[in-house]
Amino acid sequence: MSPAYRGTISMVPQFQKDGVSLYRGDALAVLSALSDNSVDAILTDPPYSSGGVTLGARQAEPSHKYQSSETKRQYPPMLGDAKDQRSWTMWCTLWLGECWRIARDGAPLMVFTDWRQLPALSDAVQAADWKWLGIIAWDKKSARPQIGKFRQQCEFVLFAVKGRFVAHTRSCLPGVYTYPVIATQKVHLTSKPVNLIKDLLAVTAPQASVLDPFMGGGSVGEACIRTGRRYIGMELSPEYFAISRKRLESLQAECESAPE
Amino acid sequence: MSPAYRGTISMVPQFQKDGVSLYRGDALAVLSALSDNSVDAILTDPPYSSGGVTLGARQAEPSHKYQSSETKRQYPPMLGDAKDQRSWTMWCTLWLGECWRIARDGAPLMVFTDWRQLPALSDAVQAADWKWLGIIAWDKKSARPQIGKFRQQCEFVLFAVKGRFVAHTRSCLPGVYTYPVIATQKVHLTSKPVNLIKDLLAVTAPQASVLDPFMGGGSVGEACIRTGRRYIGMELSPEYFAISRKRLESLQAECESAPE
DNA sequence: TTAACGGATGAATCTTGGC
DNA sequence: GGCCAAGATTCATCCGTTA
Repeated sequence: MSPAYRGTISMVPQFQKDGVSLYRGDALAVLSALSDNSVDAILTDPPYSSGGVTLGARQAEPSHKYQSSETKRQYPPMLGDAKDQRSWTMWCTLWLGECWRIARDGAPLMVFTDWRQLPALSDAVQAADWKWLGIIAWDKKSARPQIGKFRQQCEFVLFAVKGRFVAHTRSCLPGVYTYPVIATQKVHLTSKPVNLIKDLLAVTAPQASVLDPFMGGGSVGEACIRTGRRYIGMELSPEYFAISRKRLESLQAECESAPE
Repeated sequence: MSPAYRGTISMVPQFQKDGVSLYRGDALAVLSALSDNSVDAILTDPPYSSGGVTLGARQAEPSHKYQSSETKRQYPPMLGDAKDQRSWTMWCTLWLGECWRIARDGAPLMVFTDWRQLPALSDAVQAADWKWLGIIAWDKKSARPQIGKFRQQCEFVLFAVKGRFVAHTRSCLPGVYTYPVIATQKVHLTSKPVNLIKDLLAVTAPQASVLDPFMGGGSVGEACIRTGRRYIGMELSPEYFAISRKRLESLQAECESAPE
C-alpha cells in the first residue's frame, strides 16, 4: 500500500444517504473514529493474505495472485493482502477489537475466511473478546481441480457475538449455504454472492445497522439495501471505493423508484 | 481413565485376520510399538474433548456429554474425552507424531474434528510435521436446532500428508460430503457413516493399509474391509473393543461367503 | 420448452529454470 | 544448494447459446 492512501483518509463519510455511509480509508483508522456501542452487527470479508507457501508468493503482484495465468477477466488490485500469518493475525485482532468496541451488546460478528486462515482468525476473534459461536460453511461448488485430492470447495464464515447472544428471528438458520460463484456477476476478484449475504443477515434485526470495514465490491452493502438494513462501509482502495459507491448509489435510486 | 486400562495393554494384536489387526490398548502406547514407515494412510476420529465451555462440563459423566438430557439412546462411556484444550492439543501432537513416524512417505492423514477443536487440531497436525492440505466438510444435515442462530451442521476432516503428496486416483475429489446421521445405525455415540469413510478412502491406494488409533465403533474398519483395504485399529475401551471386534469379524465372515 | 453443447472459470498448485 | 519467479496445468461446474 502506498503511504499516499493513508494520507488522504477521511474521518467523515464520503458518501451518506438513506442509511448508507461509506468511508474511503484504512479500516483501522476509520474505525477509530466511530463511537462506542453504535452498530448492531458486523459482516465483512477481509483480505485473507492467504495463498502461497512462500513469502514471495504471498507478496506476488496482485494481478497474478489467486488467478490462473489464462483467466481473461481482470480486476483492480486488492490492497493489504500481503501480510504473513503472524502479522495478519495481529492486524485482525486490532480491527476486530475496534469492531467490538463499536458494536452494541449482543451484536453478531460474521467474518469470511478460507481454510488456511481459519485457525488464525479464530484466535484473533477470541483475542478481541468476541465469543466464538461457530463456523458457517459456504459451499461454492466450483473450485480449482486438484487431481487425487479433495477440492477446497468451501469458504467459511466465523460467527461470534459480543456478550450474550440475542435472537432476532424465531427460525433456526442452516449451517451450510450453497451458492455458486458467478464470474459474470463479480465486481471484485473475491466478490461474494449477494444472496449468500442476504441469508447471513438473517441473524440481525430487520432494521439493523451493519458495519463492514472491508467493503470491496460492495456486496454486503447491496444485501443491506435490499433487505432494508443500514450499512456502514469502509474501503481503502480508491478504485473499489468508487466502484462500490456507484453501485450502491444507483441501487438506492433504483429501489426508490421501485421498492422491493 | 482408570490406570487398570493401561496395565493390560497388549503390544500384539488381540485380533488378526485377513488384513485386519486390532489392538486393545491406549493409542500412544500401542502406536509406539509399531515400526517406522509401515502404513499407507491414517484415518481416525479421536475423542474431541469438546462440548462444554467449562472444565466441569467437559469432565461431565461421559454418557451425559454430547447428548441432551432427554435422549433415550444410551452408549457405553467414551474414554479419554475429558482433557482441557491445552492438554488435548499436546496429546494430539504426541499421537500425530507417532502416526507420522509410522506412516510411509506420501501417506495421507485424515482426522475428524468439530468446529470448536478445529484450530487446535490444525496446530497439532502441523506441530507433528504433517503438511496441512485442507479442510473437508461433512454436512450431516441434522444438527441440534438453535433458534435465531446458525446450526452446527458440519463436522470437519483435516486433510494432511507426510512429505510430498502422491495421487492414487485421477479424479478430483469433492470438498463437501453430505451424509445424514442415522441414529439406528450408530454403534458409538459419535459413529460416522460408513459411506462417508468409504468416500474418504478414495485418496488412498486400493490396497492401502489404513491406521486408525481410535477405532470406537469400528466404522473405519468396516469401510476398509468393504473396499478391500487393510486395517489396523486400536481401542482403549474394552467395551468398544469387543463391539468392534465382533462387528468386523462377522463382516469378514460375511464378505468371505459373499464378496462384494 | 427442454436438452445438449461449448466455453469460461476458480481467494492455486506444481514444476522448472534462473540467479 | 537454496530461494524465488514464471509458466503450465487440472476438471467439475455453471452460464449462455443453440438444437
